[in-house]
Amino acid sequence: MNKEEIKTVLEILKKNYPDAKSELSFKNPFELLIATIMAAQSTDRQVNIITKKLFELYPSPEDMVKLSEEELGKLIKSSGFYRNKSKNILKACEILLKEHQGEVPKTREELVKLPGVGRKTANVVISNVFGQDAIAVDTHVFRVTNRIGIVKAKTVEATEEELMKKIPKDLWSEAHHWFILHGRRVCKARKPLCEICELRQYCIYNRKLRNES
DNA sequence: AACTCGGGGCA
DNA sequence: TGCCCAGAGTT
Repeated sequence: MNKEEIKTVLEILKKNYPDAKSELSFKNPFELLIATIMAAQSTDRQVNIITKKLFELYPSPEDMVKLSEEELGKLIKSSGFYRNKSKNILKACEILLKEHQGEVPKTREELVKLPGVGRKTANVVISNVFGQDAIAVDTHVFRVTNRIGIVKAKTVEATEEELMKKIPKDLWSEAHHWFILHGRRVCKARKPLCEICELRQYCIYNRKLRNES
């Protein structure tokens, strides 16, 4: 897909998802880290509801480590996978205190060492609160961008690199949410709704479908 | 590569 | 009701 087509695709997405932005607008690194760990296989909205209360009561790793797994699990239950997450979050808090003076590390290499933190979560943190160049690629971003043909990549890492080259930097954050929303509502994993998709005429995947029929 | 974790969203 | 999932870790 050439530059002009990508530009057109991004314009269509912008038009269709005008208010696409994360509900997790934490500027505090610790809060963003914990909220993002919780966001795995959950929704920003759900995590936003939980964390409002949670961070009032436990605003720092010092406060949060005082919780037991059971107590934290209860508080974050509605984000799903709460046993894993509460265990990981408490362990991560311990590591922050022991090895990082209670601060959130600023590199992806250090972040992914924390339990519950993978490449996607690390990228969210370094790009949103540490001003580093990174695009968080989740399952939707990976599927949609590859399916449409904005990128051709076999791995998440390669997808990140290509996206950073092909999407203007000032659109990275918005585009992330465009792809997610489009992936959920239209460009679904199992049965994509190509017949109602406004990207149809630019989409590599749909071109193949049309050629086959 | 295939599994597990889980309550919530949505048809 | 039943299906699917805004990741990460383990085997």
